[in-house]
Amino acid sequence: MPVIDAQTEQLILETAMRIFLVEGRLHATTQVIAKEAGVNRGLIYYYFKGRDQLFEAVFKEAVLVNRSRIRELFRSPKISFREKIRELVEVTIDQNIKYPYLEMFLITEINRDGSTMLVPMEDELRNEMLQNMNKGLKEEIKNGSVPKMSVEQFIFNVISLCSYPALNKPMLQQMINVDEAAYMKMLQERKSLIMKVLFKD
Amino acid sequence: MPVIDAQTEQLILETAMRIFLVEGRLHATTQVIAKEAGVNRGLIYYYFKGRDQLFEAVFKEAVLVNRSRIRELFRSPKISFREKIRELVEVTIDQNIKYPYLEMFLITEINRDGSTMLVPMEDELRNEMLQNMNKGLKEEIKNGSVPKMSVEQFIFNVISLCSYPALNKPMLQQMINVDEAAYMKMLQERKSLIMKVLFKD
DNA sequence: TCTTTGTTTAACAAAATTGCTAAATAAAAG
DNA sequence: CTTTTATTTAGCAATTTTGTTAAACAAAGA
Repeated sequence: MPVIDAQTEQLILETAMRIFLVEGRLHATTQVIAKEAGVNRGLIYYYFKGRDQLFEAVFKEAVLVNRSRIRELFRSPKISFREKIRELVEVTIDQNIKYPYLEMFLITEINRDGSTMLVPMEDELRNEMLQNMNKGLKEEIKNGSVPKMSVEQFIFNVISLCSYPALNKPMLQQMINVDEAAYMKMLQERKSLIMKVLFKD
Repeated sequence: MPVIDAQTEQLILETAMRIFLVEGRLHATTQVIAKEAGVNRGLIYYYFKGRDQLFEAVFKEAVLVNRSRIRELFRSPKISFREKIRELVEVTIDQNIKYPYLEMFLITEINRDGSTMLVPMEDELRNEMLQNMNKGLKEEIKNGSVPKMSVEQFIFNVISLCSYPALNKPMLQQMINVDEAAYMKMLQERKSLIMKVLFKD
């Protein structure tokens, strides 16, 4: 009896992830996914029970990737608030370079009729995270290095500055008229730039 | 002979815009659109030649809305750079509150196979805009009210801070655990907050 | 009223897509 | 080598969705 071989299953999942999360082709069908993975379409039904469950597998992976990033926000209690943010910015930008359409995929899937995919973050985790950040932020505000704002707004700023330029690459790239390489360089440069925008000193 | 009555055509277009740009249900079919507009599905084929052309009509409208907003960036040469940005922030946030999924729709449509919809902005317009902004930005940098950065990066910052929180509302709202009204209030508050983040003084 | 023209509807054909299954194939164990 | 099990393939049925058409309907003018 052959060992259960995860190669084909992995191949399908990775191809689906590439199509949805990297290339942003949200209209792709099982036909297209199978063809690009170089496998028979039936294998999608063999390994995943159907289209919906393949989507769900990609979704779960995407949420996992996303959540683990967000958790960075309150991890490593030793390092300073500012270092935490620096790490968050770096991880988030790298994530968004790797999977530019990850968040878009999540959003559109959540908006589908009858989607029950979004499992809310646990209350305790969220509260711990927010309180932890709030403490560090208040000090920065007291120092005058950050303008007065709620921790929620601060988080919005961080994530917006990191995620949006990868998300809206097609439009922005065309708007400023630069090639792929130059755009990627800009995204990398943003890691230090965003810190300068967030902290005024 | 009856006067050509644009009511039904408008109704279909507006319904499609609501479904795509306001509610973000990018998977909606002609069936669904017709049903929600309260008209026979055939009318979509009567007024628009088919699904693709309805999409294109929505797309054109969306681009128009989007472009006119971007043009604000370099309009009104009398008012100061900072006032221009303030106006841009206000208009952009209002736009994103009205049509939270406008940019998402544009992005996913552009990424569809065989999409030829994106007409590049005219070179002269872009260059005029960038140069105009660059002049104002350089002064702000010299004043020390903005950290040293390219005008492109500055634009990214402005648009990111304005657009992302509307775009990713489902996730962010759940993340910070507030209701609809509170979230909308936060978006409004961002108008002045973003100015404080962009300009350090 | 009758005709003409524009609008709407329902029904149908065509295409695309999904879900399923039975047969073919490959791989491992005995 | 044979058997058993896992994997893969091709094809088909069911469903969904799109695109088309002919007929019904409504409105306005002759």
